[in-house]
Amino acid sequence: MVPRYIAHLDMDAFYASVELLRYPQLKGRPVVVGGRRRSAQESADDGTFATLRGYTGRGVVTTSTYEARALGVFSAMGLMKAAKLAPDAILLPADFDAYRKYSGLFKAAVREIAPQVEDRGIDEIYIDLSEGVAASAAEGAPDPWARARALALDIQRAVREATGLSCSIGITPNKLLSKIASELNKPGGISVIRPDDVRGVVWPMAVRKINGIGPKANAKLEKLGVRTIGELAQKDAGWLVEQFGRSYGAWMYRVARGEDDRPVVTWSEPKSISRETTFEDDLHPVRDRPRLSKIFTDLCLRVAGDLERKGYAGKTIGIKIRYDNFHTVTRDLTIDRPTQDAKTIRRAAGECLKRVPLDRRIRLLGVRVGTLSRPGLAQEVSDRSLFD
DNA sequence: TCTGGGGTCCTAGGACCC
DNA sequence: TCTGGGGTCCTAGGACCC
Repeated sequence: MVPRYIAHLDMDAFYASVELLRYPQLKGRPVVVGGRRRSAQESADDGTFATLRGYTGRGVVTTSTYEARALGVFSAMGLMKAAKLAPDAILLPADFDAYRKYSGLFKAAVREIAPQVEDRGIDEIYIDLSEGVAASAAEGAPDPWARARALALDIQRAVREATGLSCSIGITPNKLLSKIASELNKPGGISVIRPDDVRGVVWPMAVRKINGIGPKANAKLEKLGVRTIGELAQKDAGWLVEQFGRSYGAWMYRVARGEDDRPVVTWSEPKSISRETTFEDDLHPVRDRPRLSKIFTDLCLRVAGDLERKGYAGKTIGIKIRYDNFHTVTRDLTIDRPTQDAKTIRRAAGECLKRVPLDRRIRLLGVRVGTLSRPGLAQEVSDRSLFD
C-alpha cells in the first residue's frame, strides 16, 4: 500500500466569519449566527445590532465567533440559553445564500492547487495531496510530510486570497486522523500527524474526538471504563464486537489504532432530498389543521422544486413528525414510478400521514423523497430494455 | 433553557421470490 | 405436505455528522 497524504480542511467559524466580512466593525466582539427568520433582528440599517439579551423563542446557535465561544456559547446551543450566558453578544440571522457563495469560492480555490477534493458539507473538505506530494519530490524538501505542509500553506493562502477567510488544515495518512488533526491548531493552523505520532498524540485524546463516536457510544464506553482512544485500543476485537455489534465494534477496533482506508471521493449521487420545518409554536393536529395542511403542501412544493432544480426524481416518499415531547416518527411509501411532481408527492405523503397517530401537539413536520434517479437516464434504460 | 435543517449509514423484521 | 436457505425490497427507527 502506497503511503497517502490526506488533508482535512475546516473553515474557521465559517458563517460568523462570512458575516464579519460584511460587518467588519463587529470584529473582536462576541457574535452569534442563528435564530429564526425575522424575530428580533431587523436592525443593522441604523448601525445598531440586535443582541441576545431577552431573546425568546425557538432556535439554536448555528455558529459563534471565538469571542462568543470564550463565553461558553457553542453551536447547537439553544438561543435562550446562549442569551443567559452572553446577553451582549450580537445576534445575526443566517444568510445561507452568502455562505453557499463563499463555500463555492473556497472550494474552487483549493481545487486549483489540489483537484482531489471531497465535499463534507458547506465548510469542510477532504483533500488527497498524495499526487502533489509525489510531484514536488524533485524540487521540494526531502521529507514528504514537509512537502505536504508546504502544499497546505499554499492552500491556506489561496483560500484567504479568494475569500478573505481563514481555515485550519490537518494532514495525516487518512481521513480519520486528518479530521482530528485539523482541530488541533484552530484557528488558522496546520497540524501534521505522522503514523508514528498516533500513540503519543492521538491515544491520550477522549474517544469522543473520533468522528463517528457520538453521545450514545461515548456514554456507553464511559460506563465500560473506556475514556481515551488509547484505552479503546487496549480492548480486544471480540469484546468490542460483543458490546457494539459486528460492524461498529470492528470499526472501533480499527479506528482506535488510527486505521482508515476510505478513499477521498470526489463525487457521489445524493440518496434523498428533504425539507422540514419546526413551528414557532406547537400545532394541534385538529385545531390547527388548516395551517398544518398549508405547511404540508408547501413542503411538498419545495421538495419538488429541489428535485427539479437538481434533476432528480424519487420513488420513496416519506414524512417526519416530531411531537411536542420531541418524540419523532417517520412513515414512508414507495410508489410505482419515480416522480418529481408536487401533487404526486403530496398524495403519497398524505397516505403516510394517515398511518401516524395524531393525538398530541406537533412541533415539526418534514417531507422527504428517496430512492432517487435521474429521470432522463431512467427513461433511456427502460427504452433500451424494450428493444433488447 | 428544551433541543434547526439537511443529510448518510446501519439494523432488523416481514414480504416475496427462487 | 413439510422443510429450508438465500436474496432483495420495503418500512421504521436510531445514531451520527455538519
